Amino acid sequence: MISLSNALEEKLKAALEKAFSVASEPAGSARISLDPQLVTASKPEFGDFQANCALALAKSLKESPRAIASLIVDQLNADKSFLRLCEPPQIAGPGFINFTIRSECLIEELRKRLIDKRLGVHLVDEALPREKLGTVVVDFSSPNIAKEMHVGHLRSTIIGDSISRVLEFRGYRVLRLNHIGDWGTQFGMLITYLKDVAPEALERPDAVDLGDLVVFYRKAKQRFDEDSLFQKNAREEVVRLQRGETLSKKAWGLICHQSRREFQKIYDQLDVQLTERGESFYNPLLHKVVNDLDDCGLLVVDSGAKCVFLEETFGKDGKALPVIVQKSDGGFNYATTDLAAIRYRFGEVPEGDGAQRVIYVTDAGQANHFSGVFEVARRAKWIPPDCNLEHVPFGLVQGEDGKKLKTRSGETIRLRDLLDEAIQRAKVDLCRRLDEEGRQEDETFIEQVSATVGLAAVKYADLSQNRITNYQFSFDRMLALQGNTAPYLLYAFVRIAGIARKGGDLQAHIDKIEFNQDEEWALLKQLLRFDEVIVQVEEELLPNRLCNYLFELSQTFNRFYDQIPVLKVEEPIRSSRLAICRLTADTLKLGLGLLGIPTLERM
RNA sequence: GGGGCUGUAGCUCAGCUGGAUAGAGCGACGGUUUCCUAAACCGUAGGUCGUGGGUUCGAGUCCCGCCAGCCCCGCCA
Repeated sequence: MISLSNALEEKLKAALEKAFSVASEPAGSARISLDPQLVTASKPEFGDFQANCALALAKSLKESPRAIASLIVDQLNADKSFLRLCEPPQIAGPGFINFTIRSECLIEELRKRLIDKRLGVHLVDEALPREKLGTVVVDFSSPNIAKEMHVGHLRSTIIGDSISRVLEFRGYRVLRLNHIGDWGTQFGMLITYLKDVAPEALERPDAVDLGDLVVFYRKAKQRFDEDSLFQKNAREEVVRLQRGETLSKKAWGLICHQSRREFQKIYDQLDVQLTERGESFYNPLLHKVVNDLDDCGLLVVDSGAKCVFLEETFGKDGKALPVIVQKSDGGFNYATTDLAAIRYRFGEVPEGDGAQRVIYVTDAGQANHFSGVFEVARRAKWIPPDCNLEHVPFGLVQGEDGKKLKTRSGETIRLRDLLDEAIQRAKVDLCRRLDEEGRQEDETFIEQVSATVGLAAVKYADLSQNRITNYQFSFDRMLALQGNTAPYLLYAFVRIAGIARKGGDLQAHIDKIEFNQDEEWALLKQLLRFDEVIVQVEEELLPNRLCNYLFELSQTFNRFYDQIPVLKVEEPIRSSRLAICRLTADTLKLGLGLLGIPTLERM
């Protein structure tokens, strides 16, 4: 309904100009704001939109809000084009002006939606070809080599994927980057251990399956802690790796490859696309970062470490806090890598990504780190004008006890196990239901439905919460059959698919559209809000807004479905109802798709 | 000590540039099925929006103080 609200706003502005342009000009008086303050109506009984400007203008115009509202309404009622769009406005309460869109206009919007694959959501810039549009880098997921993916990565992965999907749908070129931890001192330990226990792997990479890399990591760590000779070797190995010695690089590549294969299984299961560009990618660029900072005069050497001091942040001792870009031993750290990444991502195309907007989806605990690094990048002038660098933080995943999510024995929960459990629980639910209802379904159906519902539940539970707050993980809640959950939304879609199966031609051409029930209008109005929600998610990067919308849409549809027969009524009502069913299904499918959740025909 | 985030119904959470009587789900209690999948729908009960000030015609929302919880704070990411 963006186009309708824009049209309405224009007419309101014109009315305000006509009513108050003289009053707003008197010499010496401050200029009066003629912003109509048009917003969505706070309740359905107030209509579709409301203008709050009369209350705000009351003081400066020295008139009562209702008198001002009345002047505005008089102007609007004199405007024929306004009256084609809206019913005569109502003044209510202390001075709100309420607007109800004329039903013909709503039906016209419905017609447009029915033939629009994008369901009313415009491309960010219709005029520009895709390759001219700004590139957005979304940095998300980012697990560490040889470590288990856990729930923290799950949040980043799911939220990052959804944000990417929304931006892509709006027409941006999105670069989904997986900034994996594939470099660092831990590789000295891992490579030394590999050379020790599986030297043949270096000769014939396929010969040895390193098995569970997490176990491998743990064993290497144990050895490192216990064996001083091993420790010495591991440290030397780091140096060899950094020098680029063939054997060391080969071992490094082998370990990364093994890890990558494990990650990919998860990404495939979640249907998440990522371009891997790990920390090692930036190795050749690190010296340049330090040199550049030095050239800008930002660098200070403190206790042997090269730092940039930020005066506005303070440490424990009350002194300015440094961002360390080169350690006293000459090594680089994560701040250096992050700075190199920022520089590269905003860099012009052959040598960089040419990004217009760079988004980091990481846990809120890294907020300090990013604000420091971002500030350094700003000072170094690595962020071009009109470009944005944003940290999109999210809260911790907690168990139902409110503490950090762990297994009963206190270990980190493996992502693989968590997803499997969700699917397994969905399966148990489904089988119980099939049993209760005496339904017969084949194994393929059961497997497919359980997997879709289980994964959808995990994703939706995460996305439906405002990402800033900590999030309490509960299988029981996310898989619940009612409430704001994935199964509830999927079921609404299934109901429409059911109507189609029972003979409702959802694709039929519609001549005449007619509605006469409240539930029909409620559903239609909810459907028409879709475009606003998508634009809002794009701006605020809060997928829970989309979840909330889809939940409300499902509720509105379920009320409609409960009260309003579709197949058993006469034309043209039947076709009209089929048309909003179809738009509901399309909207749910598209909306869930933007959350990374596929729909089902039956469940 | 400094910084960040959070505090809304018994529980889990929404609340969009400040706007009309603060919303939803779960749980509790009560009702609905010869009809497109009841994985649904309807109703009832339940709140000094942590707290004290301030700004404003108007504050859950903005500003300041305080309290509580979580997270971060020089060579890990």
